[in-house]
Amino acid sequence: MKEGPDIARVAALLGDPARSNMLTALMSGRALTAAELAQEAGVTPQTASSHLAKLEAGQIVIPRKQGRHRYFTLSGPDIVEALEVLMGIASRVGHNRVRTGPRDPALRKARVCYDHLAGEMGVALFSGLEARKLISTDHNGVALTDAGTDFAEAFGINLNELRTSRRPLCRECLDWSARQSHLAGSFGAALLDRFYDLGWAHRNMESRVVIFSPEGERNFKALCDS
Amino acid sequence: MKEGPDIARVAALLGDPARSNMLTALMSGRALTAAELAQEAGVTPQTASSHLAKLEAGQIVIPRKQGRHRYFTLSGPDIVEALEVLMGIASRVGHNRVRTGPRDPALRKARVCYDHLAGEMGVALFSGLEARKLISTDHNGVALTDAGTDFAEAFGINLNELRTSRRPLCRECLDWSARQSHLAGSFGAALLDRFYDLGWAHRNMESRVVIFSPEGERNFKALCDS
DNA sequence: TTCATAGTTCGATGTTAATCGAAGCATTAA
DNA sequence: TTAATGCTTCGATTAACATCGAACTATGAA
Repeated sequence: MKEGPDIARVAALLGDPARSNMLTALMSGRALTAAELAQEAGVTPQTASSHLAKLEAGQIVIPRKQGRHRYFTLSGPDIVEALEVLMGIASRVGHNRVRTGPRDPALRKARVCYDHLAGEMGVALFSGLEARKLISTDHNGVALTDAGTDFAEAFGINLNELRTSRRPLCRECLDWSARQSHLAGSFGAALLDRFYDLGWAHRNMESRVVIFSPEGERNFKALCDS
Repeated sequence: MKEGPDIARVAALLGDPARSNMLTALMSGRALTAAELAQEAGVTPQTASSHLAKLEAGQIVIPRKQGRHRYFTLSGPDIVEALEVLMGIASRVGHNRVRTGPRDPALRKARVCYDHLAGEMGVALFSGLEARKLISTDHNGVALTDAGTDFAEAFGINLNELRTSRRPLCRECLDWSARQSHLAGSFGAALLDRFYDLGWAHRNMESRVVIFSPEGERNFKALCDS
């Protein structure tokens, strides 16, 4: 046995698909509950609990108890750094886990990331809302501004209803295709729902692609630019 | 299955002790043969071959055939970066794999890191050379200054000979025990060789410890401080 | 109290993969 | 050619671990 830091032990902790999904979900800096992380990883709560125990023992994440929830955060910025470097390597060597057409242009343009909009249009939405000062970002995460609150109500989104859920209103989500942030959280999901309701877009079941109608895309652009 | 770069696949490749030993051995920038890597990892040639095939398939290392040897190198600087970040995390959270005297003072003071000096004296050498402006560090890495070139020649190091190798002259190497940089690269190796030749120090075979004689240590201190 | 939710522990199952002995190629030297 | 070296492939064994159903604990709500 050699001396030195045990790289393998840390890397092995990041080397399981379920755990790496959890950790990338935590990259936004927001604390997430065990159940949320289980859903992100696509495993049952029991399995997630086992993984989280390992990550906790390895000091990759730190838990914080609050009521009957356990919120997890990454144990430090070095973890984010590691994940980012590994992402870079993975995309350099072409290790993507996309099955259905990795270079599918429609997928890159607009797709569903669980329940919110991702892809180029997702990134455009995020930066558009930020430029219009409807959302603000700082080290705590993303938040809806006062102007953003007014906008949401005018756009037909019932914020009070969203606030009843434990889920955060706004969350940043790193976009793998554009390498920038797009908007997640219940507000992000509500926006996409509203796009559907207004007839701006509809989902292509069979895939994650979101298809915008011509006038829908015009309206969307106006929303981002104005 | 989620979209995005497959972190887990890359991390899993780094997450095996045998493989991580091989990869850290390659961090020096030197190409090593399969047999050498097997010895570094402490496994049989068959096992090493299996690991190297995996690393090659994952594009973590690239092989180069030469005669009846196969030389391996890391596939890019991003791999080194990843290993260094993981090293930092591992030592932060106290994951060390030291069995034989983790706090062996001699080992912490001065030891061989492949072919150059590491430990407290290695770090002192690095910061001493930097303070004397014999080496300079910036975001591109470490480089020998003009004054450093003069110093090297005066110290009895043939730089022209070193430059013929593909190996970088100066490289930073993160020291796990001191958590600071020490000097690697062919110049770092040449310096240690020169310490041996001058009788300042000798290696304790059996271990990685480097033992300085009293006057050798005095001279070394003068070299770092003046 | 009773009920529901969040999370964990236990136990069983199935899969993956690390390991090495033995044999097989490939290259070099005599 | 024969012999030796470097490395790989094959096959079998073993150990680790990810997964989930079922049961259990803890907190909060009615």
